[in-house]
Amino acid sequence: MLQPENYNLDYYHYIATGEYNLDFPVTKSYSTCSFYNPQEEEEDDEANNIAVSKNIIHKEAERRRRERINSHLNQLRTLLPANSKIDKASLLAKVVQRVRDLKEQTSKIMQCETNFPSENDEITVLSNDSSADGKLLIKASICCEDRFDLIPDLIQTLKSLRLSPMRVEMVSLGGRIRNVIILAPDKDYTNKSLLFLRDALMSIIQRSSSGTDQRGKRRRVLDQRIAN
Amino acid sequence: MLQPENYNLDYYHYIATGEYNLDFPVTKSYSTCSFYNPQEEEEDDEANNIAVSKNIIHKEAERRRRERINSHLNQLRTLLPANSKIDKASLLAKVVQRVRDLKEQTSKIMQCETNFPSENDEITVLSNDSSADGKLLIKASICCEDRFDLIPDLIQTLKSLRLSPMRVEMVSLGGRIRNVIILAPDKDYTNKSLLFLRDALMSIIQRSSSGTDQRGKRRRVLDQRIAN
DNA sequence: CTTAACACGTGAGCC
DNA sequence: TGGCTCACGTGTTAA
Repeated sequence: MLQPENYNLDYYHYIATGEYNLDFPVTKSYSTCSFYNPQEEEEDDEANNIAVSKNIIHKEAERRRRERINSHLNQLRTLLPANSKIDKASLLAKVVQRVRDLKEQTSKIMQCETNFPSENDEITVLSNDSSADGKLLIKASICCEDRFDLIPDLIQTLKSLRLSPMRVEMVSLGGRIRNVIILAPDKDYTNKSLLFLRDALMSIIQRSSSGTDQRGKRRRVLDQRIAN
Repeated sequence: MLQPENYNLDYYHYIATGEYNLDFPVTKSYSTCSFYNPQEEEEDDEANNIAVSKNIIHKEAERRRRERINSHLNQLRTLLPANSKIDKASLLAKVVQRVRDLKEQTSKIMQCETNFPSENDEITVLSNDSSADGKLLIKASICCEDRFDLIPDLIQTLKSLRLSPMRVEMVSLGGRIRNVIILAPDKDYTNKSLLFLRDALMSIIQRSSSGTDQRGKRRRVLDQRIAN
């Protein structure tokens, strides 16, 4: 069956499944009232019945609407870091932030695919932040002047931060180098680890750029390392 | 200032900024009632005043709460593809889906960073789907047996789908090849383009695997292409 | 006229 | 106790 573009799947699903189970029978609900007047009943009966049942339908519809909204809110709760007991407004604020972050992240990942080292020093540190599912990964990219002890320096830094490299990609060109490293953090990982890592990489870059500038030699050094 | 773990930023922000500007003065609101009894007023005055002002405070607090929730919902509306006039439930359903998609996407991107060709034929097609911001990109990865005319085949396929390669990464090993291609689609791009692309890549793989199996030769072919 | 969606004010419950 | 969140039923509005 074809559906219009803005077709409200959510709502029509509800109707389609026919979940119209009222919590109490409509007719009974009025007759169990103990203070009604028998004379009034006859004249008001049909009018009242219509009004009452309309109200009940309305009431139930509204209840279902609330249920739908809340069920989605609860789904969102499970998609966010822990805190399942958080109020609606704050939950939505977090969701907004999360959608923004994820969007930025994917485009960042896409962008930094250009693996050739650039002329400018660059650092990128980002994680997939897979809050719920356990497989947290960090992607670190550093682009700088190449030098003898850059790799040992990098290894030492990562070791001290308790980050295990899962995969390392090195591309060097004209005396400059770009390292892209996928890291698996230790269990004592916190959000600050990313900042520490970033700082550590910054200081590595500074150590590189403060050295002597002999491009020819560096290139030869690189070839030597590849040969090993 | 340190804060407890479940600290409700959203709510306390509200308090902190002191946004308690009621729309009308509390004291006036009672005195403008035209049907009060002067004798009752004295005895009921303070009790009524308290009750009324409590109700007003409650009412206003609830109004602010609704405003906060709705403002976040509106922010979410702007983060999703177009449709700014969509009901709350469907909006939230879309948000749930979007968060799930984005999470899956980032982890997928992370995973397929292993660029060495694998033993199994593989196809990955995914886009950053940057709905609001215009820069839509598609990342396609194909891993299969190498052959003479694979690249021309690929180029022809992409051209017919009106997809422009922004960056191509080729890694070959042992007669097998992996191509990772970042593509910029034409303006007449639809969600089905991804499926078309996927099918097209599948048929390319089938053409590869149906050929003769001479690994030695393929490796030489590969070396030849690199030399050019 | 129906039907859904929404905003509103209120009672209840929770620190 | 107050201050806040939440669920609820209702009146209103738009398709």
